[in-house]
Amino acid sequence: MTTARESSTGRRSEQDGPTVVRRTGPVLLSEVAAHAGVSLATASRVLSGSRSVGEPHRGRVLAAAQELRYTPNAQAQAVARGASNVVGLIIHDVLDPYFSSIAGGVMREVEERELVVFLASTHSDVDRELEFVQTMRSHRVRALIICGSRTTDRAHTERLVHELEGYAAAGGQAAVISQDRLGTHAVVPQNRTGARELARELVRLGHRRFAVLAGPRGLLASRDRLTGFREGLTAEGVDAADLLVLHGDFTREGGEQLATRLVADGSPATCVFAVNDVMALGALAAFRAAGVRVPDDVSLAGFDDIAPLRDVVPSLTSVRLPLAEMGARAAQLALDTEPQTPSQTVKVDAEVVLRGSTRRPA
Amino acid sequence: MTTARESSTGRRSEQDGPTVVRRTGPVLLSEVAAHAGVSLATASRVLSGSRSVGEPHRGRVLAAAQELRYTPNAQAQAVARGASNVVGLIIHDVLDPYFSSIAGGVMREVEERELVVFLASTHSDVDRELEFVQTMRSHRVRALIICGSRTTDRAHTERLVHELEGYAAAGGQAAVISQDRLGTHAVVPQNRTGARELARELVRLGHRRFAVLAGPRGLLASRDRLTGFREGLTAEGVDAADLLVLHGDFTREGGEQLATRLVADGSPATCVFAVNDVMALGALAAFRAAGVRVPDDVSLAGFDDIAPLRDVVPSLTSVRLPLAEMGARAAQLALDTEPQTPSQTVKVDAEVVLRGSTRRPA
DNA sequence: CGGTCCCCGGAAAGGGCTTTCCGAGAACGG
DNA sequence: CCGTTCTCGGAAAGCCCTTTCCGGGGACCG
Repeated sequence: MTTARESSTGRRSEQDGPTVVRRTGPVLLSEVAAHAGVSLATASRVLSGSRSVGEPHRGRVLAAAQELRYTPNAQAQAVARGASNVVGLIIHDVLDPYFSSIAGGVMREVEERELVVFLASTHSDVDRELEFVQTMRSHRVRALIICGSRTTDRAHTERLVHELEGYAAAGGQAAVISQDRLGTHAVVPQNRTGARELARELVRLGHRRFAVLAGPRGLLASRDRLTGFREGLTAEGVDAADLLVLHGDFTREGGEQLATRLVADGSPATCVFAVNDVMALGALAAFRAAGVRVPDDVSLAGFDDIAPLRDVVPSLTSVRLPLAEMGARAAQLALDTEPQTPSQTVKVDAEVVLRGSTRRPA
Repeated sequence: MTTARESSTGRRSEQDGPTVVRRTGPVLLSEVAAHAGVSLATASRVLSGSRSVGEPHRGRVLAAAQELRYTPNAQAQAVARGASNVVGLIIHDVLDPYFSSIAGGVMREVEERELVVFLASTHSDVDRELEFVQTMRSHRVRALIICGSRTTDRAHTERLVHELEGYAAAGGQAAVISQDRLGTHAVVPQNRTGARELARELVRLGHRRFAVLAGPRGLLASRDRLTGFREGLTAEGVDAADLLVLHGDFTREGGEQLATRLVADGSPATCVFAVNDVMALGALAAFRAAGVRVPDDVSLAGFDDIAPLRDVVPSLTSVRLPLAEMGARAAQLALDTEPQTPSQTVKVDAEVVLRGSTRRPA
């Protein structure tokens, strides 16, 4: 693996080929030290600034490093220091705007601290999620942020908790987003109150018959939003008992299918609430395809207020979540909290944003 | 830094506290070896499968690793092996669907090979871009994929090339997307032919007066698309000389501003071509705000065919680029090519997709 | 001018792993 | 039954750094 390597100082002076120094493999600290005529320790100290070094030497090391284009080996540094400067981020899918917004927030926070992020996307595959936690742990990421798991599988959740315990025991800090009771720091949106407020607004608009495009049964976010929505209806005196709830999977296709079914079944609902925007977009497309006009024939509301919403016509009513903030908060929790501290849960506000997709029913 | 650590086998047998082993820091291979009663070398061989190990030992190592929840230190492995299993990906912005689609393609390819990806986003900051190349290099990423730099600054490009040369000299493989002549592998879309075809289609629709919302002057992608567009016009017998070209920055806001200016100036164009979809979306919003109907008052076409386009009304005519493929191809180039091979440039096709935002002028 | 302290350079001991090298025993062939 | 070849364990050398530990000057003080 290691190719034969000659001292660059020695090599250069001999004439054993063209001047083009075609070397393979990075420059080593020892070479810099040799080039500068100082010891390895001195070179290390100059470059990492761990201790003051006298000017004559200092200058020469710096010059040598520059000339040789030395780049420290971060992996070796991590090993030697016993601490890495990378953060792991596990999300569901980069293409989903919900996740990419969160990822953006995380990355901002991470980059501010001069750290780097490992990104992994699970694509809803629970096994991949577990594998990634392993991988991240193996890379000794100093913090791990998880915003993926949309599983309702109890066994999987337990395995995840187990993995996270292992990670924590190994000295890592973890934070999850939009999940709970995982024994880690958590950032959870006020799903319930957000949905409750939304329901109230919708009732105030005059709606009485609703359909909900929910997420997977038993999934925290979906369940909370559904519960909140029901509470809101009840609070406004609408009977939540005959609320039509269809369970989907949080994806666009899911939203499309659900909405199509709604249309096919001749649902009497005057207002449809999709528990996340991605499904709402799918529903919007399905309605359009079926010739159902939004909001004329049916009102439509989503949740999350993802970025692409702004270009949709009609603009979609939603419940705004500060996605980037959520990512940032999670990163802060994982990075700025002392290890061994009891885990914290940060709640973030959700705010109803009424837009063109909802209006008073005909 | 290193906390005092006692041999776990020895420790456990004594009764010096509750059974709960609260240790901080990861389990070491040496501990696994001790626990299994074998040498470090044997444990390493079993776990990495680098050489066959007799059954009695093999089983015990595996059992010990499992019981102790050992996770190898990937950083140390990388140092020892002299090769890391991480890939660097530098993009402009995770939130921009153009980049996240590409990132998705890269990640698919990377994860297929059981590697992990470092993601960095430059946010258009050229200095950050250079820094990130450094960082990636420092982490000894085995491949580096860059899809960022939207700079037109010659000096910066030179520095980038310089950095990339350094990276290559250190044994790394790099691939860039939508850039050229950087001395690395490259994946470039057929910007020119795509735009040319688009222009021809638009002329065939009956348009004669066009405005182009271009990107930064001198940026490859923008320039090529503009050139191609001109060629298409000429080919169809439309004089490209009086083509109105406004230069923007590829962002949504830029598109909005440009379109607003267009409206304010009372442009006679019946068709507007935004050289990327993100600007096209901005323009669409601006037109809508200004009461200009698309496509009734003006036709609008974009380029890239980014994902959120499907939810826009009217659906946007664009030139489809296989973004995920492009990312995947770049990853392949960087990962599957022998080092020291002359760099390849892969061209990917661009295909015009006519949709509702363009129609015959009134 | 002797003693103390401090500054700074180098040797060497790590950090957690892989891999080479060696040697002991088993298996095998003649 | 002996020599050869294999197989497989362990010791130890490496991978590229950081950091501790020392020791040799100088500065500074009395």
